Amino acid sequence: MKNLRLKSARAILDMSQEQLAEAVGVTRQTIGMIEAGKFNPSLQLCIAICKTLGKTLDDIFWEV
Amino acid sequence: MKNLRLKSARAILDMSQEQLAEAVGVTRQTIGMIEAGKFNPSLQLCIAICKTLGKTLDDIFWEV
DNA sequence: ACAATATGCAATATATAGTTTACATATTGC
DNA sequence: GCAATATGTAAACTATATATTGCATATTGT
Repeated sequence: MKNLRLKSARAILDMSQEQLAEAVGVTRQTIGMIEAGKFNPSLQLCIAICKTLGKTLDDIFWEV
Repeated sequence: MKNLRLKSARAILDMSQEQLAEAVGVTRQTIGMIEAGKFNPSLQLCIAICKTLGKTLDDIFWEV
């Protein structure tokens, strides 16, 4: 399913998908697909995204 | 680096690498390599491991 | 109206996660 | 001593994450 917490955390920092992508070293499409829930990122990418956004894994990727 | 928190969480439940592997649907070698810090698992696998062990992503995979 | 920015989507290519098989060692119980 | 269990490691294979390119639309500022 969609990752709206990721989209929201990015919005609060006023970052575009492209800016986040560049910050973590992937392409814009990869960020877009993670937000769209269309795939299964690697742990290291999740960690890089969280650190860039000032969040933890549980904040963004843990589903209760 | 090694993931000793994973090894420890598994030990508390007295599960072998093989039992954990079967519970989450991967092979024993995959669990072994994650514990050895030799690769970068997918998010879905990390979540499955945490749920099986009664932990969260931050408990097992978040590095401060 | 037009340029610039942000996003969605899709096809093809490449890197790497995860499988399979196999062999090695250590430990424990009989 | 021997069988069974747990773990480490490695090569070759397959599935999939991620890159690259390209085109589409919506939005915003001038």
